[in-house]
Amino acid sequence: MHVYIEDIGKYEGREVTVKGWLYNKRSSGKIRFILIRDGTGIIQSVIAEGDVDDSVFEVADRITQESSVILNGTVRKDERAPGGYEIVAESIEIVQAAQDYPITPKEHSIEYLLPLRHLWLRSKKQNSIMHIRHELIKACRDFLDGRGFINADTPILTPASVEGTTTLFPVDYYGDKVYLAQSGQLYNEATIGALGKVYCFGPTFRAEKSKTRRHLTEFWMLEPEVAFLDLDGVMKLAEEMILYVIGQILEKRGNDLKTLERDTAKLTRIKKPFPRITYREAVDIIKKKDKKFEYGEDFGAPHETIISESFDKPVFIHHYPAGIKAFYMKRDPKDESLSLSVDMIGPEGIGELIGGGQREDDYDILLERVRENKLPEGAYQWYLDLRKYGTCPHSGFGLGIERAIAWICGIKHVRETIPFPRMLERVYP
RNA sequence: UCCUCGGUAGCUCAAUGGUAGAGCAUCCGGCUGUUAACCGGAGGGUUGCAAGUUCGAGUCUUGCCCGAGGAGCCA
Repeated sequence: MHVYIEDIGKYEGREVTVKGWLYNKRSSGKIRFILIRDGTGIIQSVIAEGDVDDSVFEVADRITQESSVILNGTVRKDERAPGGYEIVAESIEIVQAAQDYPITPKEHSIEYLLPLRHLWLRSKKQNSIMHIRHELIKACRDFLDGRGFINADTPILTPASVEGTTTLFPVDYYGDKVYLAQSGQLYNEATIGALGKVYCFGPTFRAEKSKTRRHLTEFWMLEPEVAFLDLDGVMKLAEEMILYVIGQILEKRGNDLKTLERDTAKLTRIKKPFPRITYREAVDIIKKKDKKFEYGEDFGAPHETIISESFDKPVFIHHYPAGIKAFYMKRDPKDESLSLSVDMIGPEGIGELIGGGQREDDYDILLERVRENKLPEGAYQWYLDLRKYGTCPHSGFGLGIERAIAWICGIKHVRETIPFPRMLERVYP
């Protein structure tokens, strides 16, 4: 019976078939240990000369790293085996013999591994990262679905920039120029009018020439948007979602976090409430360490790190000066120079995980902002319409999936959190 | 776009301006409980490319190519 390795414990004493690839092998005289992986886990199989047909023993000698194999044998509990179980082999079939697999179980440089990403994904740590990515996305969706949100995805080919300033990837569209979406938010503001609570989840594209461990040119973003929700409400939503996601990953992917050597104490100690500080308070914290920083400037990566190191959990920074935030952010009625915006800065120097806020809901003010920012008024007509036909206070945020994964996994660079990273000057494989 | 660092065997790295080396991988041999197994042996090189200085360049100089880290911008 074909079984998956993650379930092997249920089959103790029984004969099973595993289908997978040779992870590694070791030998000692007349005994062979072969490690097989199938995507769900790794299992050791033991083959002793004399216990099996000579031809089986001979196959075990010939098998090479990453050859695809089908193995039959009996499951046995054994403390000496990694994982606690092993298979006493009865037969092995080599489906295809791999030759000179380029990634050995030794250390390799990132320069070497990135062009081999299609194979690198097979290795243990990368496998754990992908499992955590899957769980994180599932947890986000489960959280929102459980609160009655509707997944209403937004277009990737879009006629204009959301914020006008950021560099976009142009695409030829039957002779016209369209752009790859950098956010689904504006469309979310339309679908809340139809559905109330929505989210979109998909790839987004930024053509900036960013070359840091926090940037990809193609990355995934989860963007919830809610009608009749204010700034405080959106912070509460983001906080509860992050806590739910961490909880699910700790509960379901503990082994993967262990493989990644993640210090889970840094995750388990995160409880609500997350600190909520104003931009002005954040500036005061920064000025203690960076005398040159002036009120009104946007935070750079080193400034975000100063803030994140001042707390041991994610921190909300709200009420940024309107000038450094997007045109669609609602102004604070108590102080027109401030916006009802919020960023969530992750711990351990991971940077901005979430950006969001309350949106401008007044037609005349929004039109003024569009004109101030010299945006093409015609292209934004539908967006302005939303303020004409039953406008309401509304808020939302965007969560950068890869940064969230990097934080939870405790890895430095977002390029390892997506199966095939797209970076400045790297689109292979 | 700017700043910093790097490029030597399949991989990871050594090598005062003076014979190009080790570990791993591969191949051969040994070992009946291995845990990135171990032990012995063998093969393996246009030192990123081009020019220059020098009796002599992996090493020094200049230019170029490629990569990594960071900045700005952002999630």
